[in-house]
Amino acid sequence: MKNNKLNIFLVEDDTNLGTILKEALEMSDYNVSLYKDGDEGWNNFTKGTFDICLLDVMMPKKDGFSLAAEIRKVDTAVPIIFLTAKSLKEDKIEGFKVGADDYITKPFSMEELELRIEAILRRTNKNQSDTNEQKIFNIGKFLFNYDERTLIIDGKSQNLTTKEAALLRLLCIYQNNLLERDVALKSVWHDDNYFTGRSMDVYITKLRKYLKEDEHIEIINVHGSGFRLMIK
Amino acid sequence: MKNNKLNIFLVEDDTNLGTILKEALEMSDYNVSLYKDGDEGWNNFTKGTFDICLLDVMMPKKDGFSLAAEIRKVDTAVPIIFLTAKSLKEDKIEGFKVGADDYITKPFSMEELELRIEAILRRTNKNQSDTNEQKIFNIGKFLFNYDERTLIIDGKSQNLTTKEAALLRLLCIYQNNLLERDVALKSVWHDDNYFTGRSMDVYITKLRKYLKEDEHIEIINVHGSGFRLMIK
DNA sequence: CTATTTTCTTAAAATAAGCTAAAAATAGCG
DNA sequence: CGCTATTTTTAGCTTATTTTAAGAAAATAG
Repeated sequence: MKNNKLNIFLVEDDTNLGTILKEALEMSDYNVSLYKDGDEGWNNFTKGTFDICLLDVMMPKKDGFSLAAEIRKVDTAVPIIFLTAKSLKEDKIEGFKVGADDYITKPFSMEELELRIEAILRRTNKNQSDTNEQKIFNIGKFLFNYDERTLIIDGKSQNLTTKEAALLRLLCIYQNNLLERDVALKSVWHDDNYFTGRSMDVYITKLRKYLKEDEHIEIINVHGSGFRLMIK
Repeated sequence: MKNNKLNIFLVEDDTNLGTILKEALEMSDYNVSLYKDGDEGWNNFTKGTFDICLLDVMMPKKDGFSLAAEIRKVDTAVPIIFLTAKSLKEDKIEGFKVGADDYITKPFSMEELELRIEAILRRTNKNQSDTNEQKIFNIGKFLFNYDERTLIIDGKSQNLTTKEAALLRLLCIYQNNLLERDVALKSVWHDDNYFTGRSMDVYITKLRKYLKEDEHIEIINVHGSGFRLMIK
């Protein structure tokens, strides 16, 4: 985390295999965070910043595909490699559907795994410039530029803070659909607890204040679930 | 056009690129209509119904921005993605000003393009999956908008809560027919027990209060079975 | 006709969200 | 380093939504 090593997010329920992988990858100069099931993984994913995810498919609590789907809700870019015992075709298809970047069937050699990790990192680092994250959004009369953190209406430009922009971006991505509280909290605050929840409510108020200049735009609350950016 | 595939309106003057894009998108199960310049595009836009537009910016006859502006005059909703060789900032801003939904700079990978298409379709609800969900209902003198959670009568608008709207929507779908208690409970409360049952009764009372402004509308109880929204 | 179940209605309780202001944390600068 | 401006979090009070409770009314079975 503190140094310039690349961070690997590893979730593997087989403790022996998990530890061996962790140690071997650390020998190859990666930082490795190991979690023993999908739930534990999901609870820690947003707490750190990871360069690549290695997920076992078959795990108790939350399988690898479900975990990958959750990760994709808050991070559409981080590369994901599945580790699996089976080589079933349907499993592969399922894996790629939830956004996998590669797939490796057990048993595999450390050399093979590392080659794939390197290949993916090479690919994603090279393309770091053009990620698939949308940066500019049209919301009703507004033009919202996430990168520049500006919200422009009728030529008037309002500067947004980092958190305001991050939350608004999420609402835009989910526009007209429900943005669940936990998704927003994990994505923007990297933590889901009482206080970050209160904080988010404050930011919702701020965004509503900005957005009220266009009466066709509304942030609707869905009690107990989350918010919806409605564009009428 | 004939099937349930989504229709892509593609305007690209580079014939090679255009054909490759068309074929690749068709492989991914979209219908693609390809036009070779802005004029040809504009002449055909109104002839069909399109779910998304992919417009090259630099084209002979009529550039992408002008074409987008013309499209926006007759269709304020259809998503537009610009394809451009330049990554000039002013160009992007110009594009978003005329109402673009996204922007992609050449060269781009098919994967990237498809991700953006999917992201936009997801948020505009044009997903193949949820197209048969009715959102606006006429109930007697009322106009009920489920998405906006509004119930309008004689210009007066009543805001509904999430649960009120969900229950009313179900009653509308079953209008003049029996909506069974367990169906409603499972759909709105995701659970069918004594307490959710009592809660539903409370909501029925609330809805009756709203709906009594039109005497031709009535929620009738069918003892032991459920409710019926009667429109006389 | 009576006992039992189901529904209706109102009110109270519990939880979630909204809003404002102040405190705390952070970043930028001389 | 210390000061200031900005951003974010925390706190407290208000409002909204949903659930629970309780008693009366209606429907039904026997």
